Amino acid sequence: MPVILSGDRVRQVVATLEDTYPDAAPELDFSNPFELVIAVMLSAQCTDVRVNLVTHELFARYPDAQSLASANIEDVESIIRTCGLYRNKSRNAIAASQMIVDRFCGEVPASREELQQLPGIGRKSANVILSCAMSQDAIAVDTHVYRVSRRIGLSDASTVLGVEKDLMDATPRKKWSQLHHLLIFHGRRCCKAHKPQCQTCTVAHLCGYNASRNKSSSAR
DNA sequence: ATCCCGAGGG
DNA sequence: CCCTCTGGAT
Repeated sequence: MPVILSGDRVRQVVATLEDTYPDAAPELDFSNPFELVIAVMLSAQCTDVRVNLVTHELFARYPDAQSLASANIEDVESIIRTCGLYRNKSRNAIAASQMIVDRFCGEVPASREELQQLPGIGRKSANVILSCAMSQDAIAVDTHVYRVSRRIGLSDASTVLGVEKDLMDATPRKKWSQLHHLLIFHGRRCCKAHKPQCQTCTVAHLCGYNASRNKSSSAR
């Protein structure tokens, strides 16, 4: 039985998480749109620490879309090899750069629809780019945001789009980006997929998921 | 073993 | 909905 929080309780959850994670911020810290496009693309199934390492080397050699567009794919592969899925990522990074150059006149497009035309950029990555490098308000729903939102009752939707909409409806536009990072931090540090740390969770008292876990564990 | 702030394709 | 692509960290 899902628990949908009222506006007041949403604010309470956000305020509590804000207090819990005062340093919540994107770990992929690129304000240059092109760099963020590539960094986000590389981040699938890979830690951000590693993305920061390989992008440092990658951008030293290919600083912009023009140079990466004409890069040798084997060179790109050798640079990003250690972050997994490297064949797809290399092909996509080059193809996306080429598309930026000859379809978008060398500028990273600033709409979600256009960003999603870039190979390797889906809805989640497009929203990250918009909110972190384009000063646009968007909520990127990744696996953490999805899982945490459903557990603590910010949404009972069963699709990424549904959760995204519920979060946008429940939160003032100017707080979307912050909410996104708070939920990711909470999902990584506490509200984990398999062993959630409900004992130390600062919003457990607001959380129906925690209540149902307590009930089922004390019942056996 | 299991998980990483996914995307594309069937 | 499902599956596959990948190496590294824990």
